[in-house]
Amino acid sequence: MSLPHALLTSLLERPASGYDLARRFDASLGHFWPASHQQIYRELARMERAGWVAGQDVAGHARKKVWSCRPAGRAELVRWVGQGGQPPVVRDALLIRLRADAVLGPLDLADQVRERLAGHEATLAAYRAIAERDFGGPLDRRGRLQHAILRAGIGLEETSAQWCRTVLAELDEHA
Amino acid sequence: MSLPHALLTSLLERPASGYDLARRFDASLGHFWPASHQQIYRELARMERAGWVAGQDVAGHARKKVWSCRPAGRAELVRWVGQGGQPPVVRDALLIRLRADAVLGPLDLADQVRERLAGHEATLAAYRAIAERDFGGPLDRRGRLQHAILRAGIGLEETSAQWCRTVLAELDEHA
DNA sequence: CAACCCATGTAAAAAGTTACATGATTAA
DNA sequence: TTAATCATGTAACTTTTTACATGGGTTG
Repeated sequence: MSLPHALLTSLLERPASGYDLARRFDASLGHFWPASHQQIYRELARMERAGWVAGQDVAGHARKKVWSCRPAGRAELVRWVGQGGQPPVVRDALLIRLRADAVLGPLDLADQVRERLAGHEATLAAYRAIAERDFGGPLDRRGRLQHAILRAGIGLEETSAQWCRTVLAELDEHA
Repeated sequence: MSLPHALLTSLLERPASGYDLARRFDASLGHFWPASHQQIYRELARMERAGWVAGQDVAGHARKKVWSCRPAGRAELVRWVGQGGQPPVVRDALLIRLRADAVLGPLDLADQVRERLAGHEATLAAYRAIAERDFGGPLDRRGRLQHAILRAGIGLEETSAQWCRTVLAELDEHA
């Protein structure tokens, strides 16, 4: 499981409340490791018990707590980064649908593929906007690596979008 | 959840025992929807209760059963293919590791990236062998669609491999 | 007769999703 | 003052992973 390590990374970049983390995940890191606020709060509580993070109450706010990474959390993150792991599994139901369509006869999947294509194009536009805004100028090591992560997303979206187009051609041509 | 539908699709292509399905998933469909034998057996039991599949004992084998898709299963598959769904989430821990490396300082990730690259290249070679063997000649609709599914895998592996190379260049250059 | 593949399961743990719930703060 | 957003949680459920377990058939 990597959610705690994604959270530790984000907290090292800048301390934040659970709510902030949830929004941060929606906006950036979460493109690569989505997490709901429920997961985040549960994980923060676990990490506090483990001594990896500490929460500081915020003056003037009844419930808000700002979390930061403690030395033990940093050590755990270093350990985890070093240990390696398997490439991710991707389970795409659309591919199963296509295969089912292949065996059952035409089932009108073009609209679903078009919808998927639109999603890839939208995500791609968002990634490119971030790339231009945050990584347009000269970069230090940290910036270059963060840019590389974004490029992974851009590459996959481009490839998926292009694949959708070939499938649409296939489906339209022999409709 | 799509595992039952992946199984129905596979059984429509050709009836099989749970064991056969597990091996079939290891070899082909499972690249796009991995499933362990435990999942498969449990799902077959559920689908039998639902009336979607029927198991036929095999003469001369104590335990072996061959499953096939019943009309209700076929109807369910048609329904599910039509209903659409979200694009898959991909959670790649290597990207989190890279981002942690970016904030913690160099943590020697090049070997992990190389390992990942080797994996992509191996998978790519396997996919290309299948493409040549099964989809080298003229194809009917079914073949064309199955080929399209394989091309999705090929495209993603190519893109991922290429990305690994750029990251290695980045990591080596500024080691 | 031993090793290996065939064939099927149970059990427990881990991870993620969905639904429900509540109160505080801020801006119109 | 009311609506939106901030902020935090609990509970139940589904799915996936990992470990354990067992016995039949085949081949050297």
